[in-house]
Amino acid sequence: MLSKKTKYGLKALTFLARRDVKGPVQIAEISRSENISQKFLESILLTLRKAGILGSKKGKGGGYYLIRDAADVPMTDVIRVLEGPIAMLPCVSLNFYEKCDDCPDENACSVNKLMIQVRDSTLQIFRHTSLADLISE
Amino acid sequence: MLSKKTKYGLKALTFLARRDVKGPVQIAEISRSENISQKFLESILLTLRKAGILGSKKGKGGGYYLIRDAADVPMTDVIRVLEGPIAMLPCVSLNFYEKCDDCPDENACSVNKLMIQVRDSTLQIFRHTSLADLISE
DNA sequence: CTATTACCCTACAAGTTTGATAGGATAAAA
DNA sequence: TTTTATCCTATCAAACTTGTAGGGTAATAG
Repeated sequence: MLSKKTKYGLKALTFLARRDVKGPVQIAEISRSENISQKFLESILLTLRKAGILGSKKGKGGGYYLIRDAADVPMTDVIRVLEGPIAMLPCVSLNFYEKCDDCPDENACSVNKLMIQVRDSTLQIFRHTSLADLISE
Repeated sequence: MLSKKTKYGLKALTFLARRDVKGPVQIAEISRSENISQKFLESILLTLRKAGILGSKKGKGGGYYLIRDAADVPMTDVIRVLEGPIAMLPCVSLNFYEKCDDCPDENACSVNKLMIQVRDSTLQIFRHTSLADLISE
């Protein structure tokens, strides 16, 4: 299940991408428009900034803004930053790999093989979908 | 992320499907072979029995066994019973649908559209993979 | 230079889920 | 009637999720 953190993050990003004027947007405005707890959203936007997806400006007239063009923000980046691994099992994850305690031989594990298929098909979608695709649909 | 419950359940099912002799297999044997806590596995197998995927026999010589042929056990069934919804968002789930609190219009939600794509591609895999496919790979 | 604005950061807390354990009840077979 | 193995409920610690509190810091306005 997708966490609210990720869902809220995606909604905030689409909100920013949809704006024609590209100046900074305050947390309060996004939180109001998207029905997200302001403080919770604050921590999410901070994460996205540290990940290099958002930029920020302090003080009056400050806020958050997209650092790259929306077309250059693939879903893979956003999901990995907010949700973590895309794979359903650590032993199948490309970016967060971890061995299973219970599995003696990964290559002989049928669950592993199944989850590789799921990972690949999900990855294909996330790789070919950018923030720009999200708002144009 | 796939829970251990689902992972263990799948491993137990493949263990049963792989056996040539089709008699009941005791929890203890599966737990030993697959490195799963016996008591935890007990509750998982019970769930699978109540869902009509496994049958059981009490007393000496008892245990669990597959009720249907492995080819007639699709992954969709197993995953939904053990893991719950296949979709990453309740508002996108076919079998466990729930409206989002924060979304005024589901059809206008870009996150919703994205997750429908993910759901469909994952569903396609699970629908076309049976327990028999799992052990033959 | 000072007040205001708005992001920055850490800590924390309630609620839920997960993974696992304990212990006895029940049914079948020897 | 004893043994075996599933059935079932309760419980529990640890982890995670969602959200709140509160002060620190940098930028801007006047």
